[in-house]
Amino acid sequence: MSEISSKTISRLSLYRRILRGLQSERVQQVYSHDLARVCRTTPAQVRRDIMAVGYSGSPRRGYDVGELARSIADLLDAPEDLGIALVGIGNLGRALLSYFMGRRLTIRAAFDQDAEKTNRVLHGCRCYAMSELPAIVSAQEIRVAILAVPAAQAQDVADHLLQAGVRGLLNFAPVPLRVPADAYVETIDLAVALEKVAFFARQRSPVP
Amino acid sequence: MSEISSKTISRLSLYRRILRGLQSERVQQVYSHDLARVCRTTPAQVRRDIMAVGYSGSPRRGYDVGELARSIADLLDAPEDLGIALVGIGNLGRALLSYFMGRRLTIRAAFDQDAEKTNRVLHGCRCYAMSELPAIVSAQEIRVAILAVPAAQAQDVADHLLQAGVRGLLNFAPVPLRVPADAYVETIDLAVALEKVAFFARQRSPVP
DNA sequence: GGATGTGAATAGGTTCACAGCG
DNA sequence: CGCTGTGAACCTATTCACATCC
Repeated sequence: MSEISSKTISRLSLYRRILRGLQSERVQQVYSHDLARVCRTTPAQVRRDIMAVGYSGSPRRGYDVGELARSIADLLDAPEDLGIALVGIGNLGRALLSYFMGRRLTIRAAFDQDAEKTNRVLHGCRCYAMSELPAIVSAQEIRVAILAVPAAQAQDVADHLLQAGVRGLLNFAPVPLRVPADAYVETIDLAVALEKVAFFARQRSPVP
Repeated sequence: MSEISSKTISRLSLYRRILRGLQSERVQQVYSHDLARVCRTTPAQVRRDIMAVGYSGSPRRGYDVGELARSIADLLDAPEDLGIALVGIGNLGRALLSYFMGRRLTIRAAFDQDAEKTNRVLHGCRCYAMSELPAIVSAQEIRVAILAVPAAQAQDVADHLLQAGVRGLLNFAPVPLRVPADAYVETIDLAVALEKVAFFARQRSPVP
């Protein structure tokens, strides 16, 4: 089996969330066009994505909601959930902390260089000084980190995280990060995203 | 000229930010391979993207930093900056407010359904009740909105915004939105993004 | 010589369209 | 029938490679 694309993984994650919702409504079966409608994509796309997980539905009755959800989970989830850390407890960091705490993918530890922000519990998550990062990443088997630090520090912090054993970064600093091939980074550049929306919004306005 | 792709627009926005940094360091000239290195892409990609803006560099001396920045600005920026609103003043909304206030693309008004959060100024931005949305969107000529509301309300709020004249949405609710063809929506699904990073981090770990 | 600009080749992702099945 | 699974076609995006210019 060849490598599954990043876009397919994103959509599978979304399908699973929808499937969980259907499960809680006691829906048993779902068609590709149902998933396509709510995910704003096409039935063919849904079927392609599901091919990648190896699950097969049945003609006539579509996909079994529970089985498909489980198949996607088998693909996406680690046997034991990966540890996740947050670095940078500023406004954005705290919001991300509250967003992710209490979910399946939860944050095990948060770090900041500012002593005022550390050595306390925020949204149920312990906050540590940066100096403790290597020890805690190692002890808690943290393999993923969310970066919410200023641009100037992002690469340096990323290097320390990778050094400590982190393999995946979700980067909110507006800087493309340099990481080795055995690590993965996804950058969410909020300013770029907003400029893009503004550009296309203008293009679609009555008088450009 | 054919339509410029969303990916090219994102990269141009990034190039411009780099160029601004170079300008403030009094750098005059830049090569495609310089931009490529810091943006983690290829020189050919940079040159293709710059083709889209219609600017030409010179062989031997590369691109003029100031002129290229201005050319990108001519493409990306509206003659008069588009008004931007934020809807949803929860943890994430407040963080986005503080992130975007004081930038070139600044938020003109914020909205929330909770009366406790409205009728005050937050990070320098006035907060209004949802009932005032149509009037203020219209009066302030707001054409872009950032959605930071719970999933259950997102489509409904989006519909109201579009109705009021908004043409672009930056959506943080974990729900794909249905919008007409004369509007643009970019969804940033934080949970999906984190699951994607976790998946690829695991794939790159020593023992998958 | 070492850049840019760009047609052509390639890779990647999506959609079509249809065989096959219950 | 109306669905799934999938080869093939298509479309989009990236990279190559080279003519061109200072």
